[in-house]
Amino acid sequence: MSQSLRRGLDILGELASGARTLDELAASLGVHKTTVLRLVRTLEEQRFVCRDDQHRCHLGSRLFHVADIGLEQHPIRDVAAIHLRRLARATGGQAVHLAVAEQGHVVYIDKVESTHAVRMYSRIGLPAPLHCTAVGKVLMAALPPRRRDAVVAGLELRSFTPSTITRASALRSQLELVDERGWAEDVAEHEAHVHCIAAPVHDAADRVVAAVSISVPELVLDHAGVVGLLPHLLETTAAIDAEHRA
Amino acid sequence: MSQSLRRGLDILGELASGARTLDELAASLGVHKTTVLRLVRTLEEQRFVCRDDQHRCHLGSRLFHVADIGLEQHPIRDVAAIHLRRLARATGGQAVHLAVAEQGHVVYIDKVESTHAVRMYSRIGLPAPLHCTAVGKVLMAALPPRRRDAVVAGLELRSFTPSTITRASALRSQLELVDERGWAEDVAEHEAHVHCIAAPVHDAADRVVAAVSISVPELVLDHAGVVGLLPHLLETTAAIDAEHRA
DNA sequence: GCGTATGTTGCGTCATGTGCAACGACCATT
DNA sequence: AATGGTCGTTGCACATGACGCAACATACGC
Repeated sequence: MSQSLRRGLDILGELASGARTLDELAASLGVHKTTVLRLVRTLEEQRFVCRDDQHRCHLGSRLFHVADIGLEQHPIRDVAAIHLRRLARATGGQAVHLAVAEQGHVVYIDKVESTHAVRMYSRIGLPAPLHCTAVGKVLMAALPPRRRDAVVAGLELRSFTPSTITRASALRSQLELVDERGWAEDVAEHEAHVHCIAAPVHDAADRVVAAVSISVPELVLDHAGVVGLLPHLLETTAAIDAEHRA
Repeated sequence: MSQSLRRGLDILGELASGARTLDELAASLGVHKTTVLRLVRTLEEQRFVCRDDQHRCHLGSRLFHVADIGLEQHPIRDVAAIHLRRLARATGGQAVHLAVAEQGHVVYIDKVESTHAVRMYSRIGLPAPLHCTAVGKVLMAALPPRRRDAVVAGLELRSFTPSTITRASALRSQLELVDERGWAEDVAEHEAHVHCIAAPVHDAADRVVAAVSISVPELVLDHAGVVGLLPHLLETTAAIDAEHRA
């Protein structure tokens, strides 16, 4: 809708992958240098971009500030942080994620890096599919049946690995199961050789607002081993829920 | 310069402090609802903003993603992270910061929270003055004499506490000392009752690109106690430098 | 059922953002 | 020191696209 705002955001996206000169930005946005200059200047005034001695553009401090403050705004994140870290320790340094749903995707809003050499690729703010992640299944399972089916119907069910569930009916019945038993798993359905389990986190009104997951490479633990971590996971989500209600 | 980009960024800034309705945004930006709607839609398309069921606006995942990626771009941050955490542990859970200079200010790009009850107010991305922070002094001291004096001359030297240095000559001579001995202190010059020490971090070309600081409330350690942590600090910056050169 | 608060759409106006072309600053090479 | 090249910056004229208004739509409270 708003062209210059859009382009400004494109610049931020571009700068996320490293410093750029004006010309480079102009090229990647497909606009004239002059236009980029003006946008950059506005971004710079607001400190969303800063330029070094050589006039190269970097992301500016205000962006980081806004993101930092904004993340802590997520009321769940604040409460959950300490529990996530404890969970990571209790499970011997596995990767732990906190995720919420946003516009048909899962978005990670906090993570604790695995201490193992093999790491997953995940980032705060990175969207992931709903249908092939444990957190996605938990979040979908929590929806009232009608909306859940509507959401499933709207998904692309893209296949990421041989085990990805691509049939809507199979996904629907798995979500029912997830809803009943209160946790979900992802058996290398998103990333090959990575297994996850996830469980929901509730707000004061008992609605599911987020999910916590543990992700483990096959090399570290087999499937049974991952499911064996379930008590730790459920203990963690219960602790977050409890603190959340208080 | 660019009005709509500016307003879009204002919206992000506004949303950093919590969810807003369209009308609230319109009021705080001083523009018509329609205008806000269009800007928000653009922001939403790019996932810098997301709206919930009640149409309230929140910061969106793309913003977090860009910030997350961008922070890890800072080559120093990546290398330093583990050393900062070790420093925090070695000093008994003091607050540790990593900062760089940006446009006449210090900006924190990473931090480890203190484990003590008394905490400082600091945030990633938050700018702080150069003249009354230990990190600021380190970063200024590293400049070639002429530029250093120019920067000092351009500072406001605002007083934050009774101990804030407000005379340019005093600051200049202190910076010389800092340059010689390789570390700086802040004796409650920025925040009352908080003492800091800081030391520089160098890049592969041996230029100072960042500074690491330890901040301690008076209640926890007196001035001598803080200076007593110096060996830990210098060990940390030396370790970062070494890894950085490798 | 009406009234209010809030989000959304269509439209005419003109401010704003745009590309072009020329200028300037800086660096490297000779 | 002179030259060519790269990159950032400025002035200007044009028309796009952003703006506010007013009317419509929807949801909630009484």
